[in-house]
Order: sequence, then C-alpha cells, then structure tokens
Amino acid sequence: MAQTPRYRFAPSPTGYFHVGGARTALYNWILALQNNGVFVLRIEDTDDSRNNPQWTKGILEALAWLGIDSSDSHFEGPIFQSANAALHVAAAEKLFAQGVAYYCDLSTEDIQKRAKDSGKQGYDGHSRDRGLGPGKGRVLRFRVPPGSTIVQDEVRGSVEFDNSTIEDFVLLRGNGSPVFLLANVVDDITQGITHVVRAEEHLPNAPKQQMIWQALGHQPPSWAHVPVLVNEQRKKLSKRRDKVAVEQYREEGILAAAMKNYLMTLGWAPTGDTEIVPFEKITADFKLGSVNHSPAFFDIVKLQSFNADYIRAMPVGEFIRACEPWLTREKAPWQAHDYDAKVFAEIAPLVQTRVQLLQDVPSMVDFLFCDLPIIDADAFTKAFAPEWASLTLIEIREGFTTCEFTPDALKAVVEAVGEKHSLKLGKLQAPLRVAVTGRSVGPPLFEPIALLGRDATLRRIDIALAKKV
RNA sequence: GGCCCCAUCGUCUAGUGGACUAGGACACCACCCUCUCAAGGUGGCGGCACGGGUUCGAAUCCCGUUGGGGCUGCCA
Repeated sequence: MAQTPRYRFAPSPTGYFHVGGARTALYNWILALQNNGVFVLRIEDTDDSRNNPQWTKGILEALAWLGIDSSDSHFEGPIFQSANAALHVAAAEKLFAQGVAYYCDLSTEDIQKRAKDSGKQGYDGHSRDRGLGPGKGRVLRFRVPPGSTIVQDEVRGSVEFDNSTIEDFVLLRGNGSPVFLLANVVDDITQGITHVVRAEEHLPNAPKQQMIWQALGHQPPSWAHVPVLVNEQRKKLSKRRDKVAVEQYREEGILAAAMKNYLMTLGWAPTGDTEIVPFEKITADFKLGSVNHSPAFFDIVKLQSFNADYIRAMPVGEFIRACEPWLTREKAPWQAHDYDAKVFAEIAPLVQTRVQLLQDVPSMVDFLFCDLPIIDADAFTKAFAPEWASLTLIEIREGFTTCEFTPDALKAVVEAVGEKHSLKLGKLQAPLRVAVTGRSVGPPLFEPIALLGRDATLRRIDIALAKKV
C-alpha cells in the first residue's frame, strides 16, 4: 500500500541558478534518497518571455555539479512543463464544466476601478454568476468556496486560511494560457507527486493549490514550506541585488561538497557538535520536522570558511587536480608554456593551507611561472626601507652563489647573515621575499626558491638591488 | 492596509518543562607555535526581544506587545 514517495524540484529557467534553489533541490534530493523515493526535475518553462534554453542548461549543470543528475536511479527528468500545455488547458476546461471555475471579462483596470470604488482590495467576484462562456480576452477564475482551508505543513504544522480572504484567482489568462498555480498542480498530479517541498514564499499559494487538487478529484500532497534565505538586510535573496548564482561560486573555486554542506546548515543542523560532516551523515540525519521556522542569512564568509576546511581536508593529489582549471586556463597570469605542473605539485602542500577559494591559488604561485615576479610597490618600499635591507641582501646573494641549492642550505645562509647583523629570520627574509616573489606574504620562502633555481633567483635579487639603488 | 509566517550570541545553529552557570560553528580579540602569511593549539568577547500568565520549576507551554519577513500579478 505504501506508494513510492515522489518529490520534485520545479525551477523556472529565468536566470542563473539560485543558491536558494540549490538548497530546495538538496532538500528534495535528500528526502528522495532517504525514503527510497523519486526526485522529479521539472523545468517550468511556460510562456514566460524571460525563459531561455541557456538557463535550463545552467540549471542542469549546476544540479549535476551538486551530484543531482540522471546517473542516480532516484533521479527522473528533466520534464518540460511546456510539453504538457494541453493537459493544463484540459484541466481548466474540466473545472469550468464542473462549475468550479467561471469566465470573467473584466480587465485589470476594471478590477482596480471596482476595488477603488468599493474600498476593498482585489477582485470582487463580479462575474461569478454572469454565466459567461470562454472568449477572447476572458480569463478563467476559480470559484473559491466559503469556509476555510487548512494546509497541513510538515515544517509548520497546520495553517488555516479563511477562504473569504482568498479572491477568485485566475487559472487561464485572457490568451488561454494557464498560469503557474494551475500548471504546477496539474503537473504534480500527472507526475504522481506526493510531497511538495519548496520555499516559504509559496505558502500563500498552498491553500489555492490545495483547492485545485481537490476540485480535480485528488488527494493533496504533503506540503512543506522551508524558510527563505536572506541577505544582510534580512530580505529574501534576489538575483538583482545579491550574489546568488551557484555558477559564480563554482567559478570562484567553491567546492561542491562545501556548498552542499554549508547550504544544509541553513535552517537545519546535523546531530552532534560538528557542522562540517560528510554528505552521507546529512542524508542519514536530515528531518523535515527539525527544519527551522525562520529565515536564514546566507553568509558568504562562513561558506568560504567551510570551503577552506574542505580544501585542507583533501588529499594533496586531489587538491592538485582540483586546482588545474585555475592554473591552465587563459586567465592564469602566466604564459601557458611557462607553467610546470611538476613544480606546482611540489609546492601544492604549502598553498593548500593558505587558500579559501581555488581561484586564490594562481596569485600564490605566479612568481614561479612568470619570467619575473609582479612586484607589489608598497611591499617593496616597505621591505627595503630599513638601512640594513640592501646590505644584508647583498650578503645573502653572496651565500646563494655558492651554497647547495636546497631549502635547508638556503635557510642556513640567510640565518648566518642574520646572526651577523643580530636580525631575526622573520625580519631579514622580507627584502629577499619581495625580490623573489614580489610580495611580502606567501608560502614558506626557501622551498620555492630552491624550485626556482639559482640563476633565476640571483637575477631577481640583482634586479631588486638595482631598482633600490 | 489585508492574509500568513517567524523571533536563542553580530551571523548559522543545539535546545522539545528540571542534566542550562544556555552548548557548538563562523566572525572578532589575546596568547602559544612560527622564516612572512596561513594552518594548528589555548583562552576570551557575546544571546534566550519585551510584558503578563500556567507550573514546585520556563529558552522550552499559553496570551499580549514589539520587531522582522513572505504574499497580496492575466510572474513563477
């Protein structure tokens, strides 16, 4: 008797894939995995002029990046809503035939005028009993019955709506096309959806849609409205104002695992005192009933912290592979033929603990692959300000010409110069670091210098000294 | 305005009437470690919106106030 639970994620392809959408998709996906159900991906591409196939492709790619795609047997789709237009219209006609819906010929302006005259907001049911048939410019409206509608919500409990506060809403536009409210329900019915898990902004739609389900002769699904994600102003995340594109975070070098983990800590938390946990634990622990009721701030700083944690936890080999797109693409700050994967592999462990985003990697190693380092002027000035700077660097250069070119030997040379001048290594290395790497901060110095080789190192020191004098 | 939802450190959360001196994480600060920067370690700062109930006992239950949010389209 227990039927397979069927969840769905139904984005409309009107822009970049939103992190809030990703979170909703994740919830549905996890629930489907957990209950051995099905995750239906439905692209709601009906008639909106904003739709574009490019966005659909983006959604598919972003979901796949998060591990949600047809390679898993729980996945079904994508189904395109536009392909089912005939079913939507048929359902509308059925509702009209039943008398549950009626046509109305009032224009938006007419309705506004009537509302203004009567002092009441919204549509007043003017055409309820006018017996109008279908016609050009006429919309089909749902006849909201008296009484009240109770929505049983898995995260909020039961929510009651007084039907008198719900106006007779539109089902079919004047041009005959179905609106979201209808198309969404008809698709859910025909696709056998049993659980609707979506963002809280849809809660006011739930009573209307529940009435459509019932009028069409079906048991409504189990509803769950999860809190929205907000920005620092506590407003719902918007594509216009906020940085919400999943694709963009991916481009910056956020790891899918970090994104998934972080998203799941918004409005919910895994059991125990640790929030960075394997996805398997999240899948095992997650419960709709324990989802928070209030909006959550999407904190990019914390996301990045999660990401840094995930980066550090990677085996080095995996880290090196993950960095590759940022090192070999045309955006890399060096000539392709100057890049040496072997050299990068050598210092990779040193950069791994120093980046939050994969896109931060190139600037940490560029001095190894560019002919000459990109000198940071401020850092240079500051490093060479002390009177001992040039003097000690000349002595270090002396040592470098003859010493063994290994990290330990190089360090010994610098330490010896330091002892002679009573300077700590921390201070003394500053001019050397800027001369060789162009910056005052970066990975430990002597390993990269050894990698760079004697000739290149001496040349950089000479150039810095010449510039100074 | 109307309808609906919500309210624990700055932020994300744990907490489901006694184990709460309210726990963890991010951020911030200090110290330790250290060739810079990180990482790591230790410690610190910081919260139950307010007012009434109920109860032997309330962050937890009820009511009110205040504050925030969502919706209010022939968008989805």
